[in-house]
Amino acid sequence: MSSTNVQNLIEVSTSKDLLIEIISSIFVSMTNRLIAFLQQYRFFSADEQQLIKDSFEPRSYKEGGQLFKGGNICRELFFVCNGVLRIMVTNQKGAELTHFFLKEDMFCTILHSFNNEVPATESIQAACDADVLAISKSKLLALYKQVPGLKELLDQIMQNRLLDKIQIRNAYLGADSETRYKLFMQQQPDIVLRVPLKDIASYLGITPQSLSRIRKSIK
Amino acid sequence: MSSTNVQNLIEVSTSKDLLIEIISSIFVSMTNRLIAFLQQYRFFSADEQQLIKDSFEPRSYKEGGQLFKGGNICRELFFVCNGVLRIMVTNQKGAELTHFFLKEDMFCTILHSFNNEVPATESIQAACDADVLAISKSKLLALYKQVPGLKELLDQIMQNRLLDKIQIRNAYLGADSETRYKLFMQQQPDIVLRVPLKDIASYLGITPQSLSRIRKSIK
DNA sequence: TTCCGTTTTTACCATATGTTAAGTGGAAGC
DNA sequence: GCTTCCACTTAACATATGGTAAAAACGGAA
Repeated sequence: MSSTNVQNLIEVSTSKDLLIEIISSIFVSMTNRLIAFLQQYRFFSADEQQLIKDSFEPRSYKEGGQLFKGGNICRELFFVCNGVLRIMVTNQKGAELTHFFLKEDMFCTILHSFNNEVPATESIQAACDADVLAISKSKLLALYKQVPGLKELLDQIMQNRLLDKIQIRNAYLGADSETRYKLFMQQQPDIVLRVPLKDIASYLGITPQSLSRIRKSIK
Repeated sequence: MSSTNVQNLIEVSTSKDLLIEIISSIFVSMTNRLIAFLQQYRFFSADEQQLIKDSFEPRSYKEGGQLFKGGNICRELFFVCNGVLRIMVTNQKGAELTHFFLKEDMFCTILHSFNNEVPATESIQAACDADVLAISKSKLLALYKQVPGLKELLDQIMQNRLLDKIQIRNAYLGADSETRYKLFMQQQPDIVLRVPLKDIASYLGITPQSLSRIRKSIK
């Protein structure tokens, strides 16, 4: 369940200068990825691009690392450049439930908490090693003022993400475990290979044992 | 599973004049309900209110009646004034799955289809007798031009609805049938009393027999 | 009213999934 | 290199839920 991300590079590297160079080049590629993603929707001027790039901060997480902890107010928005995140809760019995996976080119936050500044029940974790760009709500609001139409674009992107989320979940309704797993592999084939089995099981609403059994019976 | 709605009144009434009077007064009360709902969020001038009222068309459905049929492009937005709607699909085996219930003061459409003008898989039905206000997409777009900020308001309302939808569904994850039913009664107590058991069962992802068994064991 | 179709209830059996427990393998740390 | 820990697998057993069938209750139509 490993992938090359910034944190791994840091551990491997020996020369400090080289390290700095690598990190800054990765940051550039991360922000470029964000810009490229946004430009799919509409044009941004060079000035606007620079404003956007300067507003985000790069972060790197190991598998299992926590981007946001439930119980607090989520005041950050993340953009996934590399890896997979998961939105999850821990229920009364101490079991983890994965609500959703997010991968490259997806924005991630606890929207309800972020919008209304109320505590969130969900947490955000790295489901595998992941690099993200982070922006605080205050910086985002400032950016909205500087880049006209950006808010509307992000709102639209978020709405589509919510609709996807609902559609994906609805497809599972009334399906048994094996069918849900097969659907998951169809809908999100790249996730299956990168995140731990237990996370997928908790996403599908079954025990790791059941998922293991299902995988065996499919082969 | 009955409620007093326009269609029932029509059948009871004898005098034509009285009927017309009743219907128009109900239409007034329906549009007033819409305006009252919108005014919760912000002020609308008398002119704006009239524009909004004139754009919607009242409709009345019996339990089981179909507001929109899956396979088509959903070009209408509904506002529920009385009763409960359900968004549902029929799966390959011919079984009905209820994705969601919507009640008074909720807007209802198949958003993905409505926005992108692609065929929807879901249908919209009346889960009990229901009165709604309907507006076509073209009329809505025209209304947006006449009432500044209305689009943004509806987008915001829609986003909150989607978030609610996701949150409600997420609460069911990892819970067994009985727990899901109890959650449903907590979250949507008014729906339980008004819609057929089979619809609730299909919403909870269980058979009517199982739900009947659960109800019995709870009592 | 009576009849008929639909919904709901009840019961019995089959089975998928959870629970518990034990064993395996690989990664991280000493 | 050894130990420890965790994730994953496998197995045996328990149980909740689905499937099927049939009866009962309900509601609408003649």
